[in-house]
Amino acid sequence: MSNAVEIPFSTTILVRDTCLCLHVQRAARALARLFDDALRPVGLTNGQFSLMMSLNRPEPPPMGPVATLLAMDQTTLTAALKPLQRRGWVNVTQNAKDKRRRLLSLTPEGKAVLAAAVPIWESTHASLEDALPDGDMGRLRRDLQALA
Amino acid sequence: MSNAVEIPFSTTILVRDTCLCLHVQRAARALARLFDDALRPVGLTNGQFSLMMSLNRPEPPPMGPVATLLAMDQTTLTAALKPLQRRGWVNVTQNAKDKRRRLLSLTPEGKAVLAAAVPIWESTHASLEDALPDGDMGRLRRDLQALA
DNA sequence: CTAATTTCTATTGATATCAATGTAATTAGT
DNA sequence: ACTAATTACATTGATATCAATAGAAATTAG
Repeated sequence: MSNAVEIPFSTTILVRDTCLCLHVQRAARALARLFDDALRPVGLTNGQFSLMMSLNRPEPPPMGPVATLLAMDQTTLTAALKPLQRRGWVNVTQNAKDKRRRLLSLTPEGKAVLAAAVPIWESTHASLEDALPDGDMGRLRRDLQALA
Repeated sequence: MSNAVEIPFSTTILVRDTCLCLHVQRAARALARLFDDALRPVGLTNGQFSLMMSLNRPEPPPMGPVATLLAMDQTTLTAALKPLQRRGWVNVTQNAKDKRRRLLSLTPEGKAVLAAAVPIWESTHASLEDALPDGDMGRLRRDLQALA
């Protein structure tokens, strides 16, 4: 027989107030909503914007490095590409030199959508800087980078 | 006819390096994996741990305030509760005084699972503090809170 | 005291996320 | 060259996330 287990309420308060994972997930959801709302007129989510922006390179990258850059699982990237391919914004082609690799590139339509999104990103991000104490933005980014 | 649109590569670099939303999503994914891995032995994800911990209260809370605390959509909370109910770790009952409301509470089994998870959380979180420069943890939390 | 409004939650459909697993292509070891 | 190990990616199944919508219960306006 197992005794009844009681976690002290003080432990709950401690976790609630100090858990960095919780705080980051909370902020991630809030920021996702903020950018999703702002980008909705051009038909992009925050994640799609970041992904497509990371594909705007002189040379089309393969999937692995893109997944690493975004700190996401490779299978997540595979799934995330599908709606973008379906809309004709991203092309996925095979690398002739190494047939395991896929090369990811933006279509002209994809570039147009992304270009329309840039000013939205700029204004949204600017409003975000106002929400943080002066100078915290840079340090915040460095701290976040230390976690990823 | 539409001209070809070219977003300067420098813009891509700027967004990649400065976008707070991207940085937070990256950190959120990395921390989620870290805690998911650590909590796997007790059968919890980071989100389930945070949710269940937020239910460890003297009085069972309704859904609205819990969703607000976690900064998540109410429909997300409804979905997140389902696997926990199915496993018999969380009870969802009706409030007799206001039949619209559901009261969320942990079962004894749920409390036992949560109790087993607490030491895992403690050690994982401690290792996390080592990854950050001294004193950054508190300020990081405050900055994140300003965003949510 | 009824009707309109507000509050609280559930359902549906789409995308996001990851673990586990499988497969094809390349590389390394012999 | 042949086999073993590695690399790069896809598929499946489960959970997470939110918008849009709908429903029921409670509150408020009149």
